[in-house]
Amino acid sequence: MRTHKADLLTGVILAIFRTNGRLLSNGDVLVSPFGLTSARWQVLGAVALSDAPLSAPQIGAAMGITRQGSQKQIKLLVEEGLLESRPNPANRRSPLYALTKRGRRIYADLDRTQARWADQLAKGLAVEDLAAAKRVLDLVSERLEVSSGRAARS
Amino acid sequence: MRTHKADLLTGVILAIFRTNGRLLSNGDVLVSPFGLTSARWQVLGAVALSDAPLSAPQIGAAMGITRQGSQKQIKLLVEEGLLESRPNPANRRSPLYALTKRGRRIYADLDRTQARWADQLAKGLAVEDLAAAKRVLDLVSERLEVSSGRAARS
DNA sequence: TGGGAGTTGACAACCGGTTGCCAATTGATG
DNA sequence: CATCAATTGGCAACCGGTTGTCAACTCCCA
Repeated sequence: MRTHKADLLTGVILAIFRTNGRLLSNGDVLVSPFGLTSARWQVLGAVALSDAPLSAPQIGAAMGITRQGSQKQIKLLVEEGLLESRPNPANRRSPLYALTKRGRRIYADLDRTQARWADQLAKGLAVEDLAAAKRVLDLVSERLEVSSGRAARS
Repeated sequence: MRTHKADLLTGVILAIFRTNGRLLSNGDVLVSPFGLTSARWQVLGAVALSDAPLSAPQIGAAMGITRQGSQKQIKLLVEEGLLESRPNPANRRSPLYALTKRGRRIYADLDRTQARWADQLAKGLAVEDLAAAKRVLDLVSERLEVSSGRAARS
């Protein structure tokens, strides 16, 4: 009943689960010297890569999580002085968030650390394999999004 | 500073995060008609694929999680009548777990459902791409395990 | 035979995410 | 202008995983 390809895909899926877990563990180790966690780092990234300050729901959307999830981390980052809130002219209740000076500095450091880490990890991987992996992951991800109907509906 | 390959790898990593999340969501949808969750399904799989009944730590190891994590799910599966515990001749405190008749039936149904789902999802994916993706994921996963020093130390 | 090291279960606390709910604000519509 | 739907924050509960702790059991070795 199972196709050869379906079996291969099942193997890939199990490898995704395993790799995902290890990436998260390693990511935490990578950022812990900066007093951060993977989740907090991802929030900083969303804000850093944006042209303008973002609201909590926008940050959640950029990260692919719910607004409540992003709000938990935002609150902590503000307390730690890496993020600051600014009045939102468009919505009195929903402030916008930007990196503080310290947030920018830490994010830049982290970015360099991550670059070195990725360089090291990429050694021995073939460019064509990486591209193929990206194609597989993107196609699977796209199909699952459509079938789960979670977003981008219209 | 960043290599081309490192950039490609970063893209793959982000795709892994996204795909992982969607796989879990879709998995839950897939198994919810059976009154299960992805985590519970994975426990059933570990037991079903084993020749002999397994202890809680063995199930955790097979799933790549801690024994405490597996014990949470095992407890629930026993309560739901899909798993049964048997005395462990080798350890009085640590029972072995096997599928009940009902557990076997549900797992077999689930396996057919998953096969159909994987067949569908595999359409349009090239065999070579799948193999390449597996290579990338396995190598990354292996390197992260070694560098994080989580297991298999000697 | 004894004792110490490792395994295991049970429990509690935490983390990062989710859902559900409610109140305040916003914006569009009649 | 009034009203109603959608967005948003805040809170609480839950889920699946983690770590940490402690006591009971098992095993190995002197």
